[in-house]
Amino acid sequence: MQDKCERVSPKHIEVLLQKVPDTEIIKRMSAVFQALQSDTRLKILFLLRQKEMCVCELEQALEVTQSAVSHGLRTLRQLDLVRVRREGKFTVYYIADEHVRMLIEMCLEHVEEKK
Amino acid sequence: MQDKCERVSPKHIEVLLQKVPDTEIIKRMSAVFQALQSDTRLKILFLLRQKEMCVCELEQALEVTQSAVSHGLRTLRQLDLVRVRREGKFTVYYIADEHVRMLIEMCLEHVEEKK
DNA sequence: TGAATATATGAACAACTGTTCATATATTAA
DNA sequence: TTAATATATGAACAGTTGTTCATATATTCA
Repeated sequence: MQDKCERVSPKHIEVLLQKVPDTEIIKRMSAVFQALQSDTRLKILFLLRQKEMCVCELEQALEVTQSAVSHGLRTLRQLDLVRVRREGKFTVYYIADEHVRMLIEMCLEHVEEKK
Repeated sequence: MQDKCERVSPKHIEVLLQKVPDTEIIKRMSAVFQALQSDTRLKILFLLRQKEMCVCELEQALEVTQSAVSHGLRTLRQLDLVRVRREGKFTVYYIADEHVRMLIEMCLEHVEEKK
């Protein structure tokens, strides 16, 4: 490749780049998508979408160890995709907000659209 | 952990599980989120969101090799997150549909909300 | 108190990912 | 044709991730 192809207008590219969020934001977005990229964590969200649940309920529903569920929940929690409430000896998790519901919904619609 | 904690109602869990999309769909969703999880690919989408662009324009805008851009675009293309059009010797890429725009928008709003 | 239950976390290892390098293919123009 | 430009792709390597295992912490109840 050359330095610049015929189509490139450095000035125009400059303008477009200004509208790309800065690195900090991009990093956080990719962390969020990263969290949504695991089968186990996605299934957790599909369950929590219906009803808040404690760790052992999730453990029963999914077929992974308690440790795996707990690690998964931590990842989701750290990105504020799920939130926590203590309830006696149980720790109840629930979907954080509407953005999270929409993210899942949009992605589901996207993949269901094809075939 | 025990086999079942006090909160667990196997019958209820069964019902909740029926509303979790099947493995095939979950796999495709996690592939989509996986594709959205890279800085480079996210930046590509933020650029394409403003205007369709050819590979060398993207290469100029981002600071990575042509190969990296091309690999990234392939990933996005395979999941139908971007689409392609030939234009003479150029290959023009553009955002596939509104789902993709919404996915990015929801995630951006989510991360901008915090601090 | 102590035992049982519920959850969290660090370590470790296999599996996966993104980038670059080298090279191949495709298109245009001379 | 040939040269130049534009894009795609396979290989390979460093870095990252998800799981399990072992163990620690927290809460309840006897």
